[in-house]
Amino acid sequence: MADDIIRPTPMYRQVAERLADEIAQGVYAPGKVLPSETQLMERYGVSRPTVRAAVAELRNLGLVESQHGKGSFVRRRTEPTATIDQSITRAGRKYHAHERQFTEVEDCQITRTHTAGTEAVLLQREDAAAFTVERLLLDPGTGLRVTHRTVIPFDVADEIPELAEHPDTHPADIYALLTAAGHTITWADDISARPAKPDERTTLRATDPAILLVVHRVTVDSNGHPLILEVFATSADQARFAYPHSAGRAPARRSD
Amino acid sequence: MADDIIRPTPMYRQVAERLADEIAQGVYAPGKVLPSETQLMERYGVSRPTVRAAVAELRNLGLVESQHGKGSFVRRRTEPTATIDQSITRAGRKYHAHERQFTEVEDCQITRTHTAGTEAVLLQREDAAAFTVERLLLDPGTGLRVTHRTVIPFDVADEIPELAEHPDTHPADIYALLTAAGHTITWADDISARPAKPDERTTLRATDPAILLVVHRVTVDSNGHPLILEVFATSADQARFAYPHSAGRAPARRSD
DNA sequence: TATCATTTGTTCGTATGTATC
DNA sequence: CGATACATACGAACAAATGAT
Repeated sequence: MADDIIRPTPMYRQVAERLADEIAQGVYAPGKVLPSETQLMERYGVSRPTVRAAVAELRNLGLVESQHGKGSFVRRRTEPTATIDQSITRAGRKYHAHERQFTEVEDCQITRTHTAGTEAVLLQREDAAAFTVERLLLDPGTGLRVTHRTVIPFDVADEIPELAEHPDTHPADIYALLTAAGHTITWADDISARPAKPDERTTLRATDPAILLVVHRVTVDSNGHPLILEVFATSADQARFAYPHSAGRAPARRSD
Repeated sequence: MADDIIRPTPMYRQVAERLADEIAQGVYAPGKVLPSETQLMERYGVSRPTVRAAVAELRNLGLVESQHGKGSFVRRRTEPTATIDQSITRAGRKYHAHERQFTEVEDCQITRTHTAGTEAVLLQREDAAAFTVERLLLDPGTGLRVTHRTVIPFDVADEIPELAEHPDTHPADIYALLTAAGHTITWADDISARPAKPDERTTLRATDPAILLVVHRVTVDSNGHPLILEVFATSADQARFAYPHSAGRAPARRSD
């Protein structure tokens, strides 16, 4: 109750609002530096901690980027530049899934893990043994970095000798192996976003409002049984995901 | 001190790290309250501003949520709960695009605008007159809120009298109108994420690391010409987008 | 090369306001 | 009402990065 009462907006928010407006109106153009903290203190008649809180707000909104010893600069674009096409195409028995765009930065890491949490739910396997293959992908054109994780449950690897021997097979080739083994496969992609953890921030070269775009891709058999899981993650600053699609057939009409 | 010596990383980050670890290890369970700022000051031997900076870090990572006068509580899940199925199905001349999940909260707002920025690029129309229809959708089951904007260029509306008269036609019905007018339509979805602006934060009821998941959906003709644009936005905390898909035909083989 | 002024980053201390119980 | 908790705001000092002298 009593939601009506609002206490006066804090001074640091008012300063942040003023600066945000001025940035929007082009008073401070993209790439240019804001007035220094000392100047802002004098201009608005507030203390340094207040100014710093205001600038921190702008950083969290993705409007500015601060550089130690230099100043706080208006960010050039809040729009991501790179687009990652998530569609999968097939020609004969060969699949393609953005192999042309990315190169592998380092050798991939293969570990043995157990499914848990979200991965267990998506794979419909609770605490099942699985190979996990970690890769760091790089788009040489834009410099964009994407982490990629493949989770292959042991029961799927057991079915396909090539997979058990080489879990680090590229996903598109895994699709071909699954098809060759008699599976008719489709995919279910889930896209989410969350703050980057400190280590993800560094590997993906993400700057301040470090937001991650995450795709969980489950490869499913024709009966809806999950086979493998892939997880893509990249900095939301720099990239977006693209899905071209058309209308599927509507399911049988139910009571409506 | 058992810990290594530590000049490079600031104290507030070290405190934040320790607390994050303890949260991950379940020392502070989801829903429970962290020690108060006074307690943390004593426990780590740091000042109050330092403790506050540490807790602010945890808020930005989405690990805790602070409540004035009560304390800072460990968030129950960082995983979004609701899933928005972005697939479109068709039965005869009727299309379906998550009409069953959402209800319209308020009457939609129709305005006349001009294409600019991202919208202009996606619609391939620079500074063209268009109808813009704004909606606020609600999933009664989960309480999830989604903003939806439809941009209909005048040249498309001119072609279809029903559209010009009622720009606020629901998207699925617009698809049917476009099909009836002889267009063979498909869609191109772009998914991005960014910090929420203050007003978006309030309309979408987003809490602290207010991250928005945004989908730009362009309806395109068979010749690739964009017809209309839809923009969905929702809190990344609460929802994710789902795309079921299968392999398309690979384009004609080029020099590889 | 070395020094210095500028600017942001970190940390402390302190005081007051306001929400919750 | 009082105790506790977080929120806001001020002042002060030093560290570290940067760029120019």
